[in-house]
Amino acid sequence: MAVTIKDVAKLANVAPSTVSRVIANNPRISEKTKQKVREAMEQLGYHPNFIARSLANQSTQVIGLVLPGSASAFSQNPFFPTVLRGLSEGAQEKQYALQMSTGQSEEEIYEGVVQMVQGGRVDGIILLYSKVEDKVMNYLKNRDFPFVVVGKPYKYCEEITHVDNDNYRATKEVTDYLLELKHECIGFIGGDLNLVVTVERLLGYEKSLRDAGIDMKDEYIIHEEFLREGGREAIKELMQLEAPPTALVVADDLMALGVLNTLDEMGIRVPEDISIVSFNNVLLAEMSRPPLTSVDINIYNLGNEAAKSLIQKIENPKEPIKRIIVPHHLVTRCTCGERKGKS
Amino acid sequence: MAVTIKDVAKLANVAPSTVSRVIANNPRISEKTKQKVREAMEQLGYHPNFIARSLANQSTQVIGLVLPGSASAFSQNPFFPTVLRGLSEGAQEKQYALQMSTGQSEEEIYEGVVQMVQGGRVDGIILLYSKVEDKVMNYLKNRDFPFVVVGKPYKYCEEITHVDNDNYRATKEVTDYLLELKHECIGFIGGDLNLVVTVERLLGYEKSLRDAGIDMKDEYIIHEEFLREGGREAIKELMQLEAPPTALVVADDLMALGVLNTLDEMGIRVPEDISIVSFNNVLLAEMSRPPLTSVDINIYNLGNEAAKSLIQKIENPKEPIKRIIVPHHLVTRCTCGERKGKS
DNA sequence: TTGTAAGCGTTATCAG
DNA sequence: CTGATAACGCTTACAA
Repeated sequence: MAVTIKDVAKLANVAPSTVSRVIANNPRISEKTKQKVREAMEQLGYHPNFIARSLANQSTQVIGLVLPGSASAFSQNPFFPTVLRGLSEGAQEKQYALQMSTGQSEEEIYEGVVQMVQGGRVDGIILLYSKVEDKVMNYLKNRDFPFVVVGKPYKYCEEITHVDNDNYRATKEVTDYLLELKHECIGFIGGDLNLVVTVERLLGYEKSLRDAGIDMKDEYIIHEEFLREGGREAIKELMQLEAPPTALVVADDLMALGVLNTLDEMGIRVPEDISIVSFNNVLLAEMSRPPLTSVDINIYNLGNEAAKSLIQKIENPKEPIKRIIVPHHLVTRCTCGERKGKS
Repeated sequence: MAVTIKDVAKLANVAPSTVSRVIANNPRISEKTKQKVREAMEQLGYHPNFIARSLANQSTQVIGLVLPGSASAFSQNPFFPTVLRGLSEGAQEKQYALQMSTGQSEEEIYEGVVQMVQGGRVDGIILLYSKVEDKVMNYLKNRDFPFVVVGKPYKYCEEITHVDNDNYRATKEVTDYLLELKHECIGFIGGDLNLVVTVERLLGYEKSLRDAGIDMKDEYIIHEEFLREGGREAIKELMQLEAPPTALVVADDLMALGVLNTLDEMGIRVPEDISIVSFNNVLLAEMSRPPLTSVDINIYNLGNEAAKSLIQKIENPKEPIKRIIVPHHLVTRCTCGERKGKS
């Protein structure tokens, strides 16, 4: 058995409660005693037992992370490691630990969250995705358990603390940008429509076209998983139209890479024949040929802010609902050009 | 306060200990009582408190994960999400939770591990990297705390359970493959030499050349971080030699992508002018232009096996030391060709 | 087959 | 300023 507070107490000739107070650095303990106790701790190599402390405190200093189940989304998209990094540093600062959900199916994930929450394993939860209809989010909201969402909640947006980009505006902006480059036939290749981010980006795209007085064509809008195959299929369909688009808004760098490859195979040049702008600006964007013009959404900050606001919420239950918008900016590389054949 | 075992006991008219036994499905409890207790649990929406259980049991059902601190290594390399996925499913199967280290610096990570271990937060630990000299590994080994390493321990390899590929042999094989394609000037671009995997791959490369009676040239061997910039710098140096290599063994797909881009900029064609084979076979390998010939190391399995063996070790302390070698195989795509100008 | 009670390692309340 | 003592919610001898 490991060394406990009692062993320390014995060695220092004080009561266990005193040792506890020294650990908490309680000001009502004399410096002398503190010194004595600290020496004893040192000598015995004492480390407080978190589990016991958690039980007594009803607080674990652990944050639960809910990842999307879909294996591919998580393990292929560099979004997640980056957001994890942001969370990690945010948590480390305040001495919180991070525990991940392990379930794959929707049901497993839900059960996992219930275990975390009702099992008292975590003090709060961060949802690393936002779906249109989400059992987990409803559960958390109904229980009034501290949680924050990375992304925009579909429902009760005003009642749930979340950290997000303004995806609507960002997409409007990049579509405007394409418009400025004289494009009029602009396609949209989006991800899973069950994800709120996809919806938001689609809306931004539509708004831009509407403002410009261009009518939307359904054939220009394609949805696929945020995945390479998605990109390939989508682009093939699109380019077989009678009047194929001269520019594309693609919801994700990874998909854009697929698009780029498919276009390459089809002998269509970027940006000469078609312009592309995508989202996330992960390392890939820079390393593709040609390098992608992409919206940097500041993934690290998304995670970091999420961790910070959850911790605030945990430590102060009266903390008001917050919406944190992380700024984005367009990183112009080589995949956008002016539409040819028109001055 | 949440509903506890006592509430259930009261409602079911039994002692708390009986409820506890029902949860554990103790065979010495009559079916009738079990039924009664289960109904009460159902009715109250009871969920066992993990913290209390952990304290009583001295076991948490949590596995600690130690990630490399280096931000870029973790958040850029698809290796980690994939290995996490494998760990995740392995853990889920046996109802273990996963807790990640959050530290960035070497010292923070070490402290984090000590907290996990001495704080009783976890039952075992998985090291997701293997460095040549590692304080964390020494600590774990000295304390005789259950842990497994993903990768090959540099020291005490026989005394530490680990899950790895045979990187030495794999690299020898691919170098042999290049040799069969008539290449004689073969370069090696490796990652951080503090990582054991780099060392192993370098040794395999050297062995192959030695066996073929080709003498090694120091200028053909370059080390950089597993990173894009690394790739660029390395390849430039290499191609400026008097007798530049006609083939390259690159330790990582991400680096290989950098190499590919740099070669492209320099006007050097792959595989016509130079052949490339790399490692890991992440999604990137398939999506690069040209698609990379790469060694698939079965990352998912690395994680999955690691989780399984750690859990075995936790649940049976007399479990013998194991070395699990996950098979690899070369995925031939488009970056290797026969050396020209020789029949 | 079930109940009683001690104990897991802390913290917190209340005296002193 | 410090010491007893009772929680925290569960498990597990030991009794019955």
